[in-house]
Parts: sequence; structure tokens; C-alpha cells
Amino acid sequence: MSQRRSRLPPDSPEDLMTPRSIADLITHARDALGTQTRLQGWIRTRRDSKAGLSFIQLSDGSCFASMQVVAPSDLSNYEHEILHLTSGCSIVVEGEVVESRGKGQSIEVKASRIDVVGMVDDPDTYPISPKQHSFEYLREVAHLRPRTNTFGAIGRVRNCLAMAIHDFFQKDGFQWIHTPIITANDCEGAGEMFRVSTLEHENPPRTEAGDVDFSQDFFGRESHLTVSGQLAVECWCLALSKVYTFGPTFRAENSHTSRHLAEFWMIEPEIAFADLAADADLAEGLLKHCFKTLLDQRMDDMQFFAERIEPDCVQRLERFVETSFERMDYTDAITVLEKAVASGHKFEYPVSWGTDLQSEHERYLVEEVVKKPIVLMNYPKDIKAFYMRLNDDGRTVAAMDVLAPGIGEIIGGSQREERLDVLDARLDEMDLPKDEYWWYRDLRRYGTVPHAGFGLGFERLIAYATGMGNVRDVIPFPRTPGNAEF
RNA sequence: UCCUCCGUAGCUCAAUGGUAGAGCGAGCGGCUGUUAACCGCUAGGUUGCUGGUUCGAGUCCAGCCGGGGGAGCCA
Repeated sequence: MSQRRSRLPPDSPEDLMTPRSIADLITHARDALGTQTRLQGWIRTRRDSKAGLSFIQLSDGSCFASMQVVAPSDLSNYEHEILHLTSGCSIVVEGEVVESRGKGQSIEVKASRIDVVGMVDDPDTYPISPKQHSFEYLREVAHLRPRTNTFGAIGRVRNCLAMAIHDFFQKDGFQWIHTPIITANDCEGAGEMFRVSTLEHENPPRTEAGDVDFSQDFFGRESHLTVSGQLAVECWCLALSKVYTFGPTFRAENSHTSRHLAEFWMIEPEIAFADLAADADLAEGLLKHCFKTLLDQRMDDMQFFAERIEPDCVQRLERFVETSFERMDYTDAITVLEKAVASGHKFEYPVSWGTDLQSEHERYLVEEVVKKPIVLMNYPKDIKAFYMRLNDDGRTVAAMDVLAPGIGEIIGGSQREERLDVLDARLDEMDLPKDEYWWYRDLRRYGTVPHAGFGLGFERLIAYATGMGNVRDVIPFPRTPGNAEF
């Protein structure tokens, strides 16, 4: 162990100097020239010059850029500390901001003092080298991957998009509703759920019939982690008019794909006195605002993604922001696909009205036919959830999917069934227990109104924006089947 | 759950069934206002695990474990 603490005496004048972020220093570079400054961060690389100085590339995560620190050999700890600094060490630097004599940066910090805060034990095994690593490898060192260029950029982009989402809704009068993480309904609809229980695993209490007796469990009934805040947020929608959720969601599906996580973040707006068309407009407005904000605020990181990850990602977002979404009925999409088949296009799965579109069908529509985002609307009722509003034709529901080129389904939503008799008929038809939906049905009994909403997968949004190919690499600590190490 | 590909040095990857290698990283030295620095030297390996075939297995076979990609499910 070679840990070192800062040796600054607590009452020294230097200690009173406020540390500055690299982002702030770069933004105000002109004013900063000639001033004394104090930076703190982690070393990316060190290059020595026998002319009597070392160059340290210092990163503090405040922006994409790192700062070149010039360490002259007359620093008191030059020989025994500075020359042994490696990638990953943490330091505090004090010095003058000067114009750089080298190429590649306009300013640099000429250090008058460098305090080593934390050395790297055994640099030979430090998992993050300045060279290229595979994303698969970096997932195994998820506690250290934020120190890489890519994951630092993702962290900032993720934050930027989260704030953009709040900003969009808040400016439009939406209220952020914190729907529960733990739910006692087994009827939220989508997917396998994680059970939440305080019963003993080994020997749970049993009913006379021999089943696990959940009446003795913490909540007095079987409970789970939420798979969607939608049903809960509908209650608040029918009082506050414009609402949204933004929080974690859990699905115990055994999914092994680049688009699925067991724990992910979802945004679910819900609007009252609104139909499917208004819902689609809201989805389009939200996505465009997010990307506009990203291009506006994080071009440094986006430039990196364009250089190293996906060359087209910046232009793709610029186009996305300027282009209006295509709106297409499911029935018309089937016609387009059938024509494609007739003119010789081969799909692995057959196309026919009444079946759900396969990934390959969606990809064909969005990447070959319209080449921009599509809102697909009005699906056959038999392939959609019970709460979606039945259309006048009696065979489709007011559902929509927003498909984006390159990632597929990014949003799924619908107008909700607000008529109690129709809802009840649907529950019966799908063999769902009406009594368990008593409070959801109450909304239709007491002042019901047409309303609509959708779910936006936050990680899919980030993956699309950055060109990252896997949602596991746009969340700090991904949870997937068999993986919850960190 | 199904299909498919892959597990070799800290990392990225080579190696026809015949002595286990390179680049980067790391250590030491040289050189230089350097910037994916450069040059030289050194260290670093139970080839995922178990068994089998063979004179001989990183390589072929079987099982297991781990990971990637795709499908389904969905956001």
C-alpha cells in the first residue's frame, strides 16, 4: 500500500485556494491566463522530458477534455513521487495558467506544487490502461470504467438527457410523480416480475393447501418490484392533468440482447383530455427536445462519439431534430410489407394482418422505407394490452410504437380505455380478474376522461443518441441475468 | 428458453496436432516542450474447468462454467 494523503497544512494560505474544475478553466481560459489555480483529479498519462519536466494529462470528469499539467523537475517531490505517477493516480495541482508552448491544447497549468493524494497499488495490474479496451472487458471492471473517455462521456450525456427530460416536462406544466417501486399488484401487465419478500426462503409459511402463505409476508400479500408506473400514474393524471414518472423499472425476463436490462430507467408521461394523436405529438416533441439539448450542451462528448463510436451520430441527431416523424397505421404498414414480399424481399417471418411485427419488419420499415423515425399506430387489439382504447372499427386499439432507425422500438404507448363497460369487456375477454383492478376501474367510474401516455426507455434513448451498441454500456452498473456484481 | 460465435500474458490479439508469440501496458535505462511520443533491455503463462483421443493437444472430441451476438419478450 502506498496511499498518501495531502500534506497541505490545514491553515496554509494555499489551502484556501478554491479548487477549479477543468470545464470551468477551459470555458474561461482567456480570463484565467496568468492566474494561480488549483486542480484536482486523476492522471490519464504521464510523459517525461529529460529537459527537466514531465507532462501530466489530468482529468476530473467535468468535461471531455483533460488538462495538461507541466511538472518541472525542481518540484520537491519530483524524483521520488512525480516520476512514479501512473495512470489512475489522484493528485492536487497548484500552479499558473499559461499559454501552451506545445500543440494540441491552448492552455496548460505550470505546476508550482503537486500533492499526491492516492497512488496506484501495483500499476502493472491497474485494470484501466490508456489503450483500447473492449466494452465486454470494461463491464467486468465497472467500478473503474467511468475513468475512461467513453464512460466519462456517457456519464455526462446521461445526466444531460435526464435533465433535458425534466426540463421539457417542467416547462410544459407537467408534474413529476414518484410512483411506487414496490407493488402489490400482479396486474401491471408487462413481463416477469421480481418478488419482494421477507419470508424465510428455506421454510416459508404454507397455507393448508400447501402454497406459500403470502398473507404472512411483509405486505400481507404477494408483492413485486414494479414493471411500469403507468397504472399508478394514471390516477394522478386524472387529477393533475399532465404528469410523468421517471424512475427505475424492473423486469425478470431472461433476456440476452443489447437492448434489455433487468433494471432500467423509464419515462412515462400521461396526459388527460388527450387522444392518440396528442400522445404521438408529445413523444415527438420530447425526443426532439432531448436531442436538441444534447447537441447544445454536450458537443464535446458527442464529438468523441462521432470520432470513435458511430461516425454518423451527430448528423443523425441533427436530422432527427429537423425532420417530422412519419405517422403510419399498422394496417398500412402491413400493406407496405406485403408489397415488399410480393416484389421479392425475403423476411424470415411471414407478414399478415393480425400478427405482431417482427424486429426485421420494423427495421425494414424504418431503415429501408421511410428512413426516419416512424410512429406506428392502431394495432390489432388481440396483440396489445387490455388498457388500450378500442377503436371504432372494433378490431384495433389506439396503440403506438415509435421506431427509430438503428435501435428499433424506443417508445411504446397508447390512448387508454376510459369507458368502464368497454374496459370490463376487455378484462373479461382476456380473462383478467376485475376485482384486482378495482381502483383502476374506479378511475372510469368517477369523472373519467380520455387520456393517453407512453413509456420511453431511458437507456435506449442514450444508446441511440451516442451510437453505443449496447444498453449495458450506458447505465453505470448494468443488471442482467447472472450479473449484479457491483 | 432457443440459435450462433468466443474463452491464450494486466489489456488487444497471433500460433498447419510438433519448443507458447507480438503490440500495448508495467519495471529499468536512453532521448526529446511532450501529447496514441520514440529507441533499447527485463519481467510477466496451470492456454476457463474436468475428462477423453493421440507418441504428442492452445489446436480434435464430450461435458461443465463464463462471456458476446441474434431470436422471443419488451422499453
